[in-house]
Amino acid sequence: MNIDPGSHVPIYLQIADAVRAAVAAGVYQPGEPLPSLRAMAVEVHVNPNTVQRAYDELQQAGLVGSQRGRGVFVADRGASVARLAAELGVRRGLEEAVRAAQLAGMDPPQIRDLFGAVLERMTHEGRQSS
Amino acid sequence: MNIDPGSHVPIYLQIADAVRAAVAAGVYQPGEPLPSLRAMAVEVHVNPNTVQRAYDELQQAGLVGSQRGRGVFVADRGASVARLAAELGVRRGLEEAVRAAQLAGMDPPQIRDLFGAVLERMTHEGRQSS
Amino acid sequence: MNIDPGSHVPIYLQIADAVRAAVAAGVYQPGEPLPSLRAMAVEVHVNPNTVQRAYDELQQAGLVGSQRGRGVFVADRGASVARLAAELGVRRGLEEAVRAAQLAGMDPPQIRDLFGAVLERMTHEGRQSS
Amino acid sequence: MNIDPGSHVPIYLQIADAVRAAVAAGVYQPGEPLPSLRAMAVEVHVNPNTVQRAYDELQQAGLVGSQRGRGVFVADRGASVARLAAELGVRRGLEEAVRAAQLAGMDPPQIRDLFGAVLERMTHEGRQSS
DNA sequence: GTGGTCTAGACCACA
DNA sequence: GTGGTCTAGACCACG
Repeated sequence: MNIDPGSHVPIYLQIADAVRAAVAAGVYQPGEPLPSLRAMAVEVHVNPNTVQRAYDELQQAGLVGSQRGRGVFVADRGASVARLAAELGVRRGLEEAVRAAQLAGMDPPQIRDLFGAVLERMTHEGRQSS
Repeated sequence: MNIDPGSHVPIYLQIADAVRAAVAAGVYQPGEPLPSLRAMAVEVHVNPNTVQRAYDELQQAGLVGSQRGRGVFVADRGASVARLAAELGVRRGLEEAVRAAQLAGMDPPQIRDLFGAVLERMTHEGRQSS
Repeated sequence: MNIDPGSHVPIYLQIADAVRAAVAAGVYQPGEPLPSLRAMAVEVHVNPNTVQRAYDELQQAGLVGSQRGRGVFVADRGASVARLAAELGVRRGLEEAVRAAQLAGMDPPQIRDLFGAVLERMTHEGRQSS
Repeated sequence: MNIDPGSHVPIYLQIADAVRAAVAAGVYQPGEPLPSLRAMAVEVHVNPNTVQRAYDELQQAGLVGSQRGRGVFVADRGASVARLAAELGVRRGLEEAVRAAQLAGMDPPQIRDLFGAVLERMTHEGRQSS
């Protein structure tokens, strides 16, 4: 759960993305509770309101449900929703990258090589920094 | 030179990115002038100040140089700078995508498949909308 | 924080220089916030946009980092960056002066005398107006 | 006569400064003509209007005088005027540098060291690039 | 409250 | 004509 306060992407979205990834990865199982607002706020050194907004985001996406006075829980379909959303996000990122490369005049072979190189480097020994 | 005023990415950055890509692709050659602030402003239906901020961005990157009273010109090393910046941007986008996929629990084979599918679809018979 | 609106050097650069000097001198410590855009704007009797441009300048130099909704903070390495930048600026000014003197045909001894005289007058019992 | 079109200092001032330095150094003697507008314009790759403005500057300073249809000539007192102006310019540059150093929190000894180092490097073997 | 973007319009210096 | 600066004021997203 690494948050970068200096990033251009809003903190609440960073939190939401991180939780979404965690649910997709099975860290939080359907039916399990997410950390409380306060706990999460302390963990990422952030205002509880910001965590609230992140949880709202997830709830709106149908990934979690909140129960008054008890907390927020991963929805039954939460895992699949998270996985779909994650794949969609990755796909969009890739499409953006390809489009940027094309606009800059890179040839398809160049683009393929670049993709291959990045994949090679990041998945070969699978040191996926959390 | 397509600008989306409703995008979450600032207009001035969209302009800067578009010009950078154009320089990388050889549309504007080193020594040649970019469209004047006012001309570009008219072209993209935007305030001249916004265009100037975009040009400022490019100037700080060493891609262009401005001469008061004359215009903004592509720097001698502008083309190579633009190509490097473009490749760096694409590379970063890819790395972000891979990292997101890994965080979401996707296996290397899954990631490779996804990358391959996107590449296939977007570069086959490459109709790269300009 | 003295700003001269009639100077040939842009206000936003005067502000940036003043803040840079303040950081170099330890007035603002790493981790501490700069005055808010609006507060600084009031202080120097200038439009907030002008202050923001000054802060942008400092941010690009890696001297400060801005966090939307929170403020602008001196970067961890901000103090050293500021000191380096300050020394570089002074050095460049000196080199320019020497070069100008040489082009005007002044002999090394003359130049040394002139340097010594200025130094003497300005650093003896240094009443360095802040 | 090196002109930098990308500098923040106006070309006409760069030309005026260069000519002033040349007069101070005795390259152009009192009574001698300066290069014609067109000749100078060709030499520095600049619009004749720009050279005109530079010459106007010098004339206003009493450094040269223009004679209708004959050209501009170094004034009798031109050499001394140029030397005074040059020294004044250098002195001001030095004072600015000292003030900047003081604002950045440098101690007098540090400033003296810096001055000494720059002087040492630039005047020791006196390779004063023209 | 904070910073960030954009506009409209003014004025300036320069070539 | 060009680029550069500044203002006033609006609107937005974020914390």
